Amino acid sequence: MYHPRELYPSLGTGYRLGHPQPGADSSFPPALAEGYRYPDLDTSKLDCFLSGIETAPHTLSAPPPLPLLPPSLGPETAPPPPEALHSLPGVSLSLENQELWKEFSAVGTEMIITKAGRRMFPACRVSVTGLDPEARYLFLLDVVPVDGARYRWQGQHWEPSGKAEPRLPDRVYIHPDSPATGAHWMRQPVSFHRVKLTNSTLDPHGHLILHSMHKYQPRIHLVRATQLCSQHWGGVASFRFPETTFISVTAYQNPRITQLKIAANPFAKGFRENGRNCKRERDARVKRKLQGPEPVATEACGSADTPGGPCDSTLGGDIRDSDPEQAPVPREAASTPAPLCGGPSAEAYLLHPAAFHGVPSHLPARNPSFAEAPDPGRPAPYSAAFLELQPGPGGSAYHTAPSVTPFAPHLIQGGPFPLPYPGPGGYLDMGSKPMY
DNA sequence: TCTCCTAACACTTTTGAATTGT
DNA sequence: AACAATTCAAAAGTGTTAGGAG
Repeated sequence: MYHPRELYPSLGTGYRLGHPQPGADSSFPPALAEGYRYPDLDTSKLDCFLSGIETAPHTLSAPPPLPLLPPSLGPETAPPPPEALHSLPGVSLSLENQELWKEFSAVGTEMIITKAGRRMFPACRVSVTGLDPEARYLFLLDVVPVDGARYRWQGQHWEPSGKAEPRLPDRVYIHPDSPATGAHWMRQPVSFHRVKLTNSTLDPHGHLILHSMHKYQPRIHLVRATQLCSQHWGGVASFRFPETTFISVTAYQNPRITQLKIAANPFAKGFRENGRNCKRERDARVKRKLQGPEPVATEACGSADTPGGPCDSTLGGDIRDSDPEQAPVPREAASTPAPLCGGPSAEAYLLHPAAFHGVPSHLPARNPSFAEAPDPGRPAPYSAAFLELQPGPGGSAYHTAPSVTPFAPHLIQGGPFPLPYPGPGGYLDMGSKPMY
């Protein structure tokens, strides 16, 4: 069976988004449809990657703008129901590890971002229903700022501390199984645990770039793919879950979050109370170091097999044993936009999903002077095809920031596309144990 | 002085190749 | 010979911490 990962093991999975053009409109008039085309794009270059996705493509109807994010989604506010942009009627998404997310959200989720890129924990893991089993879809994830503020930790709580930094180029992470059939996606939950966040604006690996001390929210997009590089696609559905809002940090600020992470993340097992890397044991090690060589390894911290935090229960079975009572989160009623000839392409959506959703006007404008990092190590054959996305709909803050540096459309997850996949077995690999 | 960031560290889990058994 | 199960080492993912930059 066709799969880009098999055909191109070195391909990347995340797609950098192109800058929009200034002057975006908040509606989405049919006249703008042409704006989503890329006159200078040699689409045939991409056909090798996503060709033959759907034999009978049909023109996408114009999707309505994504409802605006609330200005604040802190733990103190009651989370509104997930909202979705929809031109895929009947399709719904539910957050599989919702309870875990809620635990973190109640405290105020923080996500570490590092120069090298750090995974999200908890990761976004969703199950999808209502897809056409035969059709092919792309699963995407991006992270957008929630508001226009920078935050600081005040010992007990987070509070706004000035204006947000200028927005960075949007990047989208494409699930490595994409494109896959609806049956494939519905077979088991879809995990985005390999997504990495970075604070390096020159990140060459294609990780999602965030500012530290800012509030963000992940979004998941489902694109019915026809041909990625044509102007035809089969529709799009975008979802967000209020409990997945987080503040990006370079070091944890809230000790309660640290404890939750240690308790829930298997990789942090060593820091649990009974782990060999727990504080007590670390202190003891330091003491012994100062006093002299260690005679014998100690079991002071107890067995490592002692049951740990919530994440233990997700190891090797969380996906399969997902709680059946976690019914799909209700979403907004699917809208049926009027047909639109020459509508936006799947490619355009990949390049700039925000343009299809609209972006809250209170969000900071993208930094117009931001220069995209070159990718010295990856002069991919596609790198020459630089594109600029035409303005999207939806009162986007983008339109206030003129595009200076266009992005290569294939700069997926940084650097010219293609880039390495995270490796076999990721995400929907039935053969590997899901971590989260 | 304070806030934020970085890199090194020790620990854990994951992954895949090699080996062994059926 | 083919397949499955097991073993093992390397790679990758964790939070902690000391030190540095602004």
